[in-house]
Amino acid sequence: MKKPAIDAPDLADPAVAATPARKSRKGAGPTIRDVARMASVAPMTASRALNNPQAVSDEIRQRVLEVVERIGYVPNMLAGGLASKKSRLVAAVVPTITGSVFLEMVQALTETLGDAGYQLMLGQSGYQDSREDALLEAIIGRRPDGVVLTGTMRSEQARRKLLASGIPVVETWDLTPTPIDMLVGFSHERIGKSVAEYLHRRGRRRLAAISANDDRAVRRNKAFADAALALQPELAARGLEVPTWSVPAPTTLGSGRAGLRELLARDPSIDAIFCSSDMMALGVLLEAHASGIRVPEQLAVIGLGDQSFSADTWPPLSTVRIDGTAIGATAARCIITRSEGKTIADPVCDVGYIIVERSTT
Amino acid sequence: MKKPAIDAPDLADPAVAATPARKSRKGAGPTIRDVARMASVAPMTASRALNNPQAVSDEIRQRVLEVVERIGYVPNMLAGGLASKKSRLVAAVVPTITGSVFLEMVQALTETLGDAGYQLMLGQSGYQDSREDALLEAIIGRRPDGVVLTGTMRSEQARRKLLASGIPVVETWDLTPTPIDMLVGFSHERIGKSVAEYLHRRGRRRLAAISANDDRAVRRNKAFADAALALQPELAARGLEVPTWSVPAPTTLGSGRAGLRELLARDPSIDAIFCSSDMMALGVLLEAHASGIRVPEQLAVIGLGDQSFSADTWPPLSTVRIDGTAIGATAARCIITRSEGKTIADPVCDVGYIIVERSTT
DNA sequence: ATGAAAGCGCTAACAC
DNA sequence: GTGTTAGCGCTTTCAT
Repeated sequence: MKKPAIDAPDLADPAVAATPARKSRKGAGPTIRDVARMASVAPMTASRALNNPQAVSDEIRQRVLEVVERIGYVPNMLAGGLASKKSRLVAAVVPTITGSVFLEMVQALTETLGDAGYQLMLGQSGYQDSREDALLEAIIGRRPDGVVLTGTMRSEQARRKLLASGIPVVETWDLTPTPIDMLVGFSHERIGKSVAEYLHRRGRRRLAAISANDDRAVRRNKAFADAALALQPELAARGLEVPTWSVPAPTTLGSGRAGLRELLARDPSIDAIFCSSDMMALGVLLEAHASGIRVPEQLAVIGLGDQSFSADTWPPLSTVRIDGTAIGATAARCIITRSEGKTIADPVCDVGYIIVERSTT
Repeated sequence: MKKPAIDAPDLADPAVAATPARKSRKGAGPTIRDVARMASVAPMTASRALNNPQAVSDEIRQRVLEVVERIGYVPNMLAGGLASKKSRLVAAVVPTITGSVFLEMVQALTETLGDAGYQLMLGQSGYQDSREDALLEAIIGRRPDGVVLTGTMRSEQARRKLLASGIPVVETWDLTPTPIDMLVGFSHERIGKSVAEYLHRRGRRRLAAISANDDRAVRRNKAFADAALALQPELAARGLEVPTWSVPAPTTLGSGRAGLRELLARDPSIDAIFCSSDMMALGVLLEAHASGIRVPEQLAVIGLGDQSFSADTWPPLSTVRIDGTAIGATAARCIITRSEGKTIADPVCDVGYIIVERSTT
């Protein structure tokens, strides 16, 4: 079964290394066999020189690297991934990239992964479930070394497929009770409660909320409203509820402005508003300026996300800080660790949140 | 050389199709051979049923699809890409994802590509050149069907490597005189000139600019300043220049606020400011409110980008609209067309820009 | 319309 | 340390 010697006759002899390629291939670039031939080593040795340098002698390593540099060889990761079953690719799914709440996380992901030699594949699920299945199929097809989900997969079938694929999964931006695999997030319920308590402590007595209508925002808001009513039983006794204005995701500055108008029309006594994004909170601020409402004297405003602009609004915006960078970096590290075959000590990581008190409350 | 019959003896006989796999492979999922065996066809036929449905009989197609569905087979695109030399992966490089100016484009890219069965790989070059080479190496290694660049590759070596790789390249967000391959953008010089002329036409006589310090913004600004001085030779005669405040990218709301303070301190007679991003323009607006400067009466403000919030600021922000969605969608289509082997009629596409007049000018 | 053979470019596993 | 062998899972090509 041994190949006839004519096929690779002189690999061991540097002097005769210039064996012509079997056939000048398509248009593509050089392969590792070209490198090997020109460095007078076996392809496997060239591969080692690149991927596991300390496993070859200094002299050979140098020879190989010199050739690589000279002919501009770039390893084909498709082939490498197929052979080694490591694609060095990580997929991330965000509801949408506009709206910017997840940008910090995506940025941290690209960077942390990039530094470790992995690349990020980005997918947008949209806020409706329809695209999720197709997207997941495309992702699994690439055999990524990991998948980072924002929230969780809503489709039960998608969750099963993902689990069955055996790909490490990190769900983020939430603390789901039944994670698919790993989890890096925080509790939306606790945020809602904390914000209500905080505003109450600051003397506010008529709380309201402007919120996106996605699942996480809804849960946050419910906790917010529940806590507010618990703190002021008299409101509940009078049959009052916590006024809430709900907008379809993604949230915008415009929806913040509209929300304030709407809420005030419904109940002029509102003295504090919790917005489900800083951009909406900024909208509330602008609408307040535009209609002569003083912040924070007449109205307290608190956002969510601590975006890069939030400290610089006028007045500086109080907000709930979520460390997107930490989420992204942690998620990336979880996947890198896992794909190196190690196990994660604790598959659940609560990154928490901080209420950042500035001048709007 | 023909393989002994024992290796795949009964493919043609449906009744004996349950030949055990040669060896229960790793942990991975089913392969096309599993599908083929279970549908009693050759692997190649199963492949055709999936990728070229009209090439197989209805009956076989149905049998194959049924098996695929039942066992949850997801084709391995690494293997497919290796064999077919089409990865169905497109890489995009943006300076940074935060700052959101490029988000619309990235969104349009993911969507347009996704609809055509391609995925987007996202890379951030940062605003300094250092990471560019490493990033490019990682990109080429994946043998993407196309690369979308924001601006161009600054490193000459990187440009050469990219060209040599033969991968279709679309440079965007600019109109460089010597494109690597294809180009979808607009002229920064023309924008600078147009804005100066527009502000002058609106009666403004002391123009200033706040701008990022990246190459494109600098060129835009130079054209802006040149045009302003050309329109008012008397300024030049008095030795005056167009006051400019330059900030490191990415631009923020805070840099807009600081910029206004700085410029006004330098020259209180400034009556119009051109900002290199809407976020900075919003900062200028806020700073103006905070210090009692009336917009547009005392100060005109115009931004760049027409972000989703821009129409809802107070007052609504005038801006230069750049159609990021069009850029992304066009770039995606260029690459898809190219990777289908067709040629692009015109490799250069100027998407232009529009000055959106709202209330701040 | 369907199938068999032969790789795509790389690396795991095992020799030496 | 270094080389050889045998695939990874798919598709191209050519035969039927």
